[in-house]
Amino acid sequence: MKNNVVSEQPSIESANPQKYADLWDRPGYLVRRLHQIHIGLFTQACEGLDLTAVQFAVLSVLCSDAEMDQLSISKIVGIDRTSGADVIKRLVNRGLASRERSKQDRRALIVHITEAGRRLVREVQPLMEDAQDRMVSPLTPEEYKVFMRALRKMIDANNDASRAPMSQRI
Amino acid sequence: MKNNVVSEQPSIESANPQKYADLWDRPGYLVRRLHQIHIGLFTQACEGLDLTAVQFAVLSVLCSDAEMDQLSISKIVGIDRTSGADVIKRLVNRGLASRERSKQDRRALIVHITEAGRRLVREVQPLMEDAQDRMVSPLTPEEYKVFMRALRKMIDANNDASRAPMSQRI
DNA sequence: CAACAATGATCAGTATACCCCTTAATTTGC
DNA sequence: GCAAATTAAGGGGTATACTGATCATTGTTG
Repeated sequence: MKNNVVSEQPSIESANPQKYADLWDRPGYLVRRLHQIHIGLFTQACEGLDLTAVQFAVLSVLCSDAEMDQLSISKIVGIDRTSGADVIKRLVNRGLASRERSKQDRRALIVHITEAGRRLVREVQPLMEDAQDRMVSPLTPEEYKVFMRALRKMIDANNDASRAPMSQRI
Repeated sequence: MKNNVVSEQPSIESANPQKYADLWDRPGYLVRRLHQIHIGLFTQACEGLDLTAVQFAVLSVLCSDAEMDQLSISKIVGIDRTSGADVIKRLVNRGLASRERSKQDRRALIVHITEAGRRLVREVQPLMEDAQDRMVSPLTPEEYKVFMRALRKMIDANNDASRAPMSQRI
């Protein structure tokens, strides 16, 4: 299977009936694989710390110290509202974050990062960078540039295709 | 929102302390997000058919009619063996696939696609292609080429990073 | 050939990631 | 000002995706 892994592909425009015939020709499939690989690299890098990539993303966002409820955080991180609530609940249970009712809007739960959470973020930051670096290490600088631009273009154009559209930068 | 989403990025090599500071600068996050978007596009395209992208991938592989057990299928599709067994069980329950003990190796379960499964694959194939096309539609042909090559390079180089301490190849 | 290692499957458990529905609080429209 | 629509959470449910353990079968080796 690996012999033609990195091979020329038919053009997007081609009406080739064999388009996407092979799993390795399907961008969606490759994206899923690469996502799994990134999770694996991150988990490996954080061995023993019992922290997932999404949990770290939430903690990273919380570091900005903006007044945010669960829904805002979920939107920024780009996950579903209920997934976000689950993640935050685990962070709170581990003492990495805290929650309290907003006084302006008594429906909303405002989330804050704790000192323990901040310490963990500082510890994990370089490990996260290692995982990112390792994933993109096979790329040339030029390929990296195009790859990142392509990701942003696709996400931007299809942002509302899933329930959890990723919102503005933090 | 769109103003600086697609912007110039610092080089891979730079020792910039702000590297990966923003979620939109982290390739791992963008890959996770794009994966979710692809799932969303596929689900949308298959509205009412109650079939997930991974289930379709497994059925696609089964269409080759090779004699495969659950583990081989999981490896080809790139999922964990337990996830694979779960997916296959659902396919069998829906009458899209069938399982039987191998006579050569009585531990192994050989999986076959049924006629109903084949019909569903034929029906879903163009919908899957639509979802793929829609995802990559913002890319120029050149960007698409580089994007696919980059994905394959990264997956190829880190292929054993996803299921960390398992047997894999040794 | 018997100890041993490796393999395929399964089960139990955790974490995302989504769905639908409900409840409670707030905002909007008339 | 009040009914209607919207919004933030939460509960219940499903599907991936993985870890770790166990069990049965097969392969290997001393």
